[in-house]
Amino acid sequence: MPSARPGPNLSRIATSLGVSVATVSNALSGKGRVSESLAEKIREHASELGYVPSQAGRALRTGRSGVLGLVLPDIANPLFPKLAQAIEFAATTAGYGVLIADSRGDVAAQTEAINRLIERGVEGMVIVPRRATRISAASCPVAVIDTASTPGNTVAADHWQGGRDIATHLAELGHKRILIIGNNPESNVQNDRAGGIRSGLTGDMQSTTLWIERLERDQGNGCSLGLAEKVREGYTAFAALSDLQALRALTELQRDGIVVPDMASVTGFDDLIWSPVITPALTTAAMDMRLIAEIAIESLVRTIQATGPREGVLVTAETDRVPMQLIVRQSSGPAAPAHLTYKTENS
Amino acid sequence: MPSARPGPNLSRIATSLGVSVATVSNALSGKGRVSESLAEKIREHASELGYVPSQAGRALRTGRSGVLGLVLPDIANPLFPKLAQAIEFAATTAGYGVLIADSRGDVAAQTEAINRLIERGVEGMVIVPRRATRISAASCPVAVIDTASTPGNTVAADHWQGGRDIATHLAELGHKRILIIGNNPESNVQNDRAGGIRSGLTGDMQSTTLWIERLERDQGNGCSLGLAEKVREGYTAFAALSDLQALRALTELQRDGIVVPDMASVTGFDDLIWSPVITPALTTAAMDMRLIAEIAIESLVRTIQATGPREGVLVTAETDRVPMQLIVRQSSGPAAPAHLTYKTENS
DNA sequence: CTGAAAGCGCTTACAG
DNA sequence: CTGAAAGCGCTTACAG
Repeated sequence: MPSARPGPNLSRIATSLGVSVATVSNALSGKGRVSESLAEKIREHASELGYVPSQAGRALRTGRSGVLGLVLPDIANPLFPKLAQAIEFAATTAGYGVLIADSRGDVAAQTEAINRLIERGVEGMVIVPRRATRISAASCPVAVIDTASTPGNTVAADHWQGGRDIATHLAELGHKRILIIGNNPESNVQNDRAGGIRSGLTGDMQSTTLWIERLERDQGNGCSLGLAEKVREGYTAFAALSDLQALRALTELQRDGIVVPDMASVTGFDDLIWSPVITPALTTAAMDMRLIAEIAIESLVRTIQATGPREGVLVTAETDRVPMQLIVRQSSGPAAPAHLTYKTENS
Repeated sequence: MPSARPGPNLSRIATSLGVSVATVSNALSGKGRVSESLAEKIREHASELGYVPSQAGRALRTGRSGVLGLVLPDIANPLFPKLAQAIEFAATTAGYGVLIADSRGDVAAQTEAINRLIERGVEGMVIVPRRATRISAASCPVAVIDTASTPGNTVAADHWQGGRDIATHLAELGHKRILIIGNNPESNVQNDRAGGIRSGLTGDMQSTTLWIERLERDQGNGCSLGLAEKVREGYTAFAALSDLQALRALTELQRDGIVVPDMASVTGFDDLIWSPVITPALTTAAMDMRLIAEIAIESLVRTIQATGPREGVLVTAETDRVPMQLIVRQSSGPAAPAHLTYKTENS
């Protein structure tokens, strides 16, 4: 005997009202050709009984689970909270639930995570791939959020343009020598951002790039980045490719007696939760997570409806590149021309 | 006509092998009284066909969805990544999927989030309640992660003991005047931590508590905490109730020329992702998220199995208080007695 | 406008 | 050891 579901079901409502289940179903879904008075009575009775429709029954009948999957490369990623929140909101708005899966570690774990989601019957999924990983289509529609330069990408922030905005901002502050600080030279996102920065430098500016991962391989984890020395060499701006690196740079500079922003500027990317809170607050280029999530989910849902839930397709979106927004919180720099004024956040 | 599910089902496997669906089901689930040779043949054929069992069918029949819910007070919370990762891992290990819900904002939103999960058929859920919110039992088993002093709590880190460890550590470094920095005086977690700190001070130490939320109400967002002045007043240790506040304190001190840890110590809680990365790295008391998640999920699953999925119960655990671990990264302080040595992380 | 009936895919007593 | 059958709760053509 199947375990009883405690709550009332359609049939209970039907018999208790002396009508058929079909009519109850129609009334509740609003699709039906049911007289308004009966429909009203049914709705009332249903809510009185605390009726909650069974997803299982519905899913079995319609073939749609009403659930999407979210696969993260590494859930501990500081960007994750905003992304997950945005995805959850967009999905809920579209009437879907969100099942999470952490593809921590290697590519194998990612594949496993994807399979788990498939087994749970997701109709489609959003994947933020591991660095430089290619998604081999799963057996359901897949939306990929990465960089525009990732093949098969569905939607992404315009990291390149974000980098360009950073460079323009630094140029206006009068900086000449920029140190770009990245973590991983293999990351598509970081490369796009760095490329954008370089492309936005004016003729009299120059940049060098420091990859922390390489440095740490040589000198050990948590080693000094040697930024104070860079200041002595003439660098006045430190453009990190993520706020996490920017924070590391900022605290190291301050520890070594470099006053920010008076002696050097520090910029980041992503507008992580603490970026506005530290002193001085970080100038940063932020993704519009809400919009990105909306586009990803909307395209995903459209594809699901067009192709059916169980076909493996890489989803494409009309807009695949969402502009990044520069948030200026350090509005002066070592060489800021006095006549320039900037829009800052807290004023 | 119900929309066809593309993949093979039990019946397809059965007919193609000339056996009954019951036998296939039994063979695949391993429960059956099926001869090993037949079972092996069936398993082989199933995997050949790429058979993926239908959760919907199973759920409808058994009354269990195989899914748990995770309700977060504010998904953008910096603690969330570690928690979600730990929960996802524990749930996956227990054979469950995890549906997320963000109860951003008010209590009403929290209730709504809970209802959404119920509608999706979760068998139980883990809730991290909003500050000082009481969970009125939903119509399924609920495990609550908060403070031990929260009524109806299932499992929590021992925030009080964490605070005590921080105090002991500061005492050993020779600090006499401690400024405790919190965000919200209404938070159970923060109050437990602060209480622990105070309880761990020795007779010749004294502490004052600064609540940022109150300060900002008076002076505006992003206002200075005035910590440099506190240093001049004789405070040498700043014990923040979360790494986020610790970071704010650290950067403000550094900006104002206070060298950390030579002139003042800064400690935090939670070991957030950037805590080891900044300069100087933060001394902090960390929760064992893995263990907390494990206990929460295990107790939840046990309760589900005991009471059935659709009963509203507040889950209790055998161990409801998990010790916090002190991670010492600033091993010296302004007044550190030379003869003391500390275990530090990077050495 | 309303109802009887079929069937989505699965599991589980029960009979053989 | 294997199979026939019932039924979980729902939706949807179809008939009335």
